[in-house]
Amino acid sequence: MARPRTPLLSRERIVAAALRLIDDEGLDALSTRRLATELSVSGPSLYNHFATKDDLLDAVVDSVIGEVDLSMFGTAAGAAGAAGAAETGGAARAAGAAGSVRTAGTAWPEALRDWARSYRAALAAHPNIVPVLAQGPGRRPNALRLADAVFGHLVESGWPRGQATRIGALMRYFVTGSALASFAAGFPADAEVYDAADYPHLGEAHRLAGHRGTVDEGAFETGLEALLDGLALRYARLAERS
Amino acid sequence: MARPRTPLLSRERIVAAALRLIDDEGLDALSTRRLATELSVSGPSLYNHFATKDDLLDAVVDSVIGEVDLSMFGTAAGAAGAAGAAETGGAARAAGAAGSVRTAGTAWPEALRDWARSYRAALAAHPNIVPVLAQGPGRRPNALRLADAVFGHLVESGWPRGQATRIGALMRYFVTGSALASFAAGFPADAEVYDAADYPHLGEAHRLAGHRGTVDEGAFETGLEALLDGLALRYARLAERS
DNA sequence: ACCTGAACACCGTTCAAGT
DNA sequence: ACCTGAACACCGTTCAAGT
Repeated sequence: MARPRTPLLSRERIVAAALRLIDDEGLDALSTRRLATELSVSGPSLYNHFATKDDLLDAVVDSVIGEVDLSMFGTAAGAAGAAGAAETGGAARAAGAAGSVRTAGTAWPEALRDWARSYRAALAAHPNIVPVLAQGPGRRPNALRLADAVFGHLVESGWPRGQATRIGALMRYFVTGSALASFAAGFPADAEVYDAADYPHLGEAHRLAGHRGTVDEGAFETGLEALLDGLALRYARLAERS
Repeated sequence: MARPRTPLLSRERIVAAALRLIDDEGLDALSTRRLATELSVSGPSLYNHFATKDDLLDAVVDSVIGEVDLSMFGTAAGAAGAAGAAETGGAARAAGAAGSVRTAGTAWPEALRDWARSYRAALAAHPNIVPVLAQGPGRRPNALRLADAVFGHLVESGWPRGQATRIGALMRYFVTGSALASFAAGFPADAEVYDAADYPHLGEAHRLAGHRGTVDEGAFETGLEALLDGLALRYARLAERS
């Protein structure tokens, strides 16, 4: 058939199909040939829209990051978010929060908490792609926008720039780590694995996989609260010195 | 040549070569054929020692986990560790710590801190394999031993079992997240990436990659302290109620 | 501009054949 | 028991050819 008068593919359609394939069957199942088949097209066709498979993966990753809510960081994030309002639908909330948060430096723990939950939810919806995304923002616009919003808000809240960088980093460590893989599901449900002679305290570990959702959710919330409590202690010590 | 009178390969030699390849050139560079070439052997030879490539990867992962020090968790971990003493060389330290730590329930924050540092150091030495290892302990003996030691120590320190599970999970989230990829290196060193109109707060981000080591180390230590401080608050509230 | 089939240099894995 | 070469069904990517 060669070139049809209306294109069969678009970057958006390819990205959506790739994410679906990754979600359903894992990162290894994403091959250019398989993806092309899924799109009823021949393998090399994809190269009219992406230079390489890595390029395509980058676009998939950025589409996931784009789902993270940044509106709690106020004006700056709101303005940046408005550019992509049609995609994310976050502009209304951003506008609502703008102005009030911007001057309220003490609100950083709440902002960080809300953001971390949204961040985790976005990644946990697509766990198979987290290893790729955890490599850093690279040149992906949504990932850079996220880093900018977090760092900007922390600095405006009174955190020294060096500390703000570290907090951005450690929050990413925690969120990506929690979304990378289920803790509970990592323990085989087969009770015979946990020989009492070898692992005296893991007698109940085979039940973990069954409570997968609540265990991981509870661990995330516990860790998030602990992290924010610990950072609040640091913040208070910061104020004492000035 | 067919079968030589003394075997050319062993599981240990294969695992060591695979880890070296992964460290030097990344997870994608590990192909059975490439690895076989590295070992001066033909591709299918590996299948005399491992059933599949995933099996081989499992062994590589467990060898990395085996480098994590568990001696700070006292007797239980020491006894388990003694079984693999020749491999890890951790038996002496385990014996030294045993007995004193076992009854000292209040020592959990120090134990957790030392363990987290050793855990991170072991993973950070082999960052390219962290995505595989983060999938959970599975049936890998060293990974199960680690989970057993942490959980056992927390329970013996007075944490309720549910909380101990969550703490084990959230610590793994944080450590694997911090070892998965450098935060600093994720930001391109090219200053032109950070257009002030798009990312108003990232004007200095191109310098991050240059301070890679200190940024990531600082973020890890800050996060670890915050986490332990936050957990100590919880622990204190626990004591109040009983 | 956008799709196709053919081709190249790779994969993981199986299997019969050798010692 | 442990290695080999040949073979199968896959990969990512390039390229000339079609409209």
